[in-house]
Amino acid sequence: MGLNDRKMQVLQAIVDDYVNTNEPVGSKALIERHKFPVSSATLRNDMAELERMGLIEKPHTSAGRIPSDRGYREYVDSLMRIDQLSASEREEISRKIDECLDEAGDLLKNASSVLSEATGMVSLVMTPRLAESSLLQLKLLMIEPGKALVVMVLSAGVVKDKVVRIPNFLTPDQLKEISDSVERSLNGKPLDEITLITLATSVKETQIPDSILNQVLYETYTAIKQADRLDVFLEGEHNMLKLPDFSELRRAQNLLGTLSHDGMVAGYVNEIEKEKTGGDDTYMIRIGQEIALEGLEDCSFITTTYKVGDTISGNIGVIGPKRMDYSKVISQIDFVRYKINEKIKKINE
Amino acid sequence: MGLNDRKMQVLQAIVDDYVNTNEPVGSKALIERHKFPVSSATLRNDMAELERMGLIEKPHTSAGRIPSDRGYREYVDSLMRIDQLSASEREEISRKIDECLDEAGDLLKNASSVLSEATGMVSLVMTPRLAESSLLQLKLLMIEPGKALVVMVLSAGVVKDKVVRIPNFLTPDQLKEISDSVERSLNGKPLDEITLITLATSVKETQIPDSILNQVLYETYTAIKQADRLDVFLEGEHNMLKLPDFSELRRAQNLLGTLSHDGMVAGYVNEIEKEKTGGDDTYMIRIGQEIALEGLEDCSFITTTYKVGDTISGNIGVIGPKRMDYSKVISQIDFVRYKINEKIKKINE
DNA sequence: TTTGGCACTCAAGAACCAAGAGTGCTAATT
DNA sequence: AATTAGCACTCTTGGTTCTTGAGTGCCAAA
Repeated sequence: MGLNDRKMQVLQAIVDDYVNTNEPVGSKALIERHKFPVSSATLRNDMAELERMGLIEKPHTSAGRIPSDRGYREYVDSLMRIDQLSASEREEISRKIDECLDEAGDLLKNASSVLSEATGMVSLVMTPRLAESSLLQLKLLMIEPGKALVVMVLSAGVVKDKVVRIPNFLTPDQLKEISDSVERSLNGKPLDEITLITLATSVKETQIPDSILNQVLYETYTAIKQADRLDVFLEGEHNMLKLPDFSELRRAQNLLGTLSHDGMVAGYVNEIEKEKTGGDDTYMIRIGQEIALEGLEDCSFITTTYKVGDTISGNIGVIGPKRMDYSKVISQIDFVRYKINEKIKKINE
Repeated sequence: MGLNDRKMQVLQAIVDDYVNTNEPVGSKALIERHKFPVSSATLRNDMAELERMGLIEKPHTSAGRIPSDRGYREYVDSLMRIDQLSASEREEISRKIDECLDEAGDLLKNASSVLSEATGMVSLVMTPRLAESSLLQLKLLMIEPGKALVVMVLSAGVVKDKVVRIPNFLTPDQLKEISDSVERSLNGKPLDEITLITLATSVKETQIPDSILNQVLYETYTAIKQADRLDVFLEGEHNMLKLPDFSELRRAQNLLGTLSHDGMVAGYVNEIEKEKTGGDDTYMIRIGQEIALEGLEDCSFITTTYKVGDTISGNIGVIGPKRMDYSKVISQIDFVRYKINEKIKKINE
């Protein structure tokens, strides 16, 4: 059945209207708002057919129809047309993102705020998964006796560090010796291939006692492992309370309850990211029941990736009610993503 | 009027009952639940008097009484008795805090989660204000041509850093020269006394061209200024939706709307912290209208401080409905605060 | 100062009703 | 075979009315 099939036009009209008005749409309203060259009775027949196909449903007997999950799915897959943001919308977003400080952490958090504000829904930005990025530099820096700073430079210019404890009597020179030999042997290795054993073998030929060495290596190891920790910026939860879709307290409770576990959401994103088939700038769209997270049954979840350098990427997306303006939201995400990419590129030269 | 005044006992009973039941309490209920040796008519007279004093009020003519803001105030100031947490409650909190990683940022975030979970309300933990702490060490570390890491060690063992841009052709040796002379002259200075001018004068006698020097100094300066940035961990917003006090959507919206601006909340805490009269481990309690933040009119706000070293302190507290178990909440904050203090001490040796 | 008694108030819930939007189905029309 | 007009039927929504009961304030007596 083609796009020109009237039934599909009806579905599109129903989705559009329902997104706008948040009211089940009936045959009369459909005729009025869209210029279908047929009578309401005909549309009623079409709607009955669409219902039989599982694309729309009615909340109760004497109400209009609303799209089902599968209806939305059909809509985003075949019917929706994505158009550019208006100049003023782009301007607005640009301004807000540009006025933030030039640091990675801040940039992402700020971008998340901007996105949630622009969409009026919940935004999600995750720092890149660094497990596959490689270690370019590693330095151990004495801060005071017993305390050192591990500084790691990863591919794509990301810098991470952590304060660690070391034996009190270790001298800066000894520390430098360890640091240098570790760096030499780990140079270029992906983070997730570094193990405690890799580390141990890297410092074979020093004359520092094993027991001391081991403590330092262990601390270094934890620092490395911690470097690929994911940060999650989930912003705008309160926006959901303003939407009529969550005016029932129970729904709002469930939703915010799950969103408060940002680790859970991040884990879910990583999972669906693995199943992804398309390229990097395609969009993952999950609708209603398709989302395997309790409490998000009435939501849709749209994510995509932004790039840090050529190989590393993080995620950005939006969580909102199923009844959202998919096309608009996607172009908003897209523009914010574009701004992030641009800014990151500038930071890394 | 003393504590033994029956009217005060009545007030206490009303607060206790209202906190428990969330229902306006009437004279009959009062007689039943507390063994007042008088009749309900007498209590009615007392209650009328308490109302005239502005300590309680009725939602409408034919309902029982609820405490007014001033009533709660009287309660926390003179009537409330704080008792220890039970062993199992302490155990629970201890366990959850102990199982988190030993790093400052994580510790505080985790503590905030624990506190919000324990109280079932919103918890607030702020990183220490570092403006008054002093700079013990400052190092500029070459990462790659054009990029350096500024590492700062502050009093109380806090380490902060930031990646900055530097001129491409600057050599590690030149960088070290700048770094050393800056460190020498800033050593021991409180962060908030460091200005761009202080920095400029500190490197008078180098032979590096001024224009280059200025860029590096400026970047260093921004790094220093950014070091005293405040992080705010506001957790458990979703808990508020479960409380009957915020079952009206409007209230919940207002509340979460304001809480989403964590900067605003943090700013407010800093403000009231300045007005504080008592010692460090006293509690600031703000009730209802006393809180100068839109949307928190139905809340109470309890904060206190935790210590990092001898001079630096951060804030920890709870935001919940006015109708909260003040005594319990205070002991919960107190215990979490104690655990934080302890852990921080251990991290710093 | 305390108490019993009583009239009064008011929110909350139940029951009922009317209006209106929307449907499905049938029979006629193109 | 597709479309349409017409109509009976369903069900939500909102308004009105009534009842119930908890709670008060106040008066007069102890």
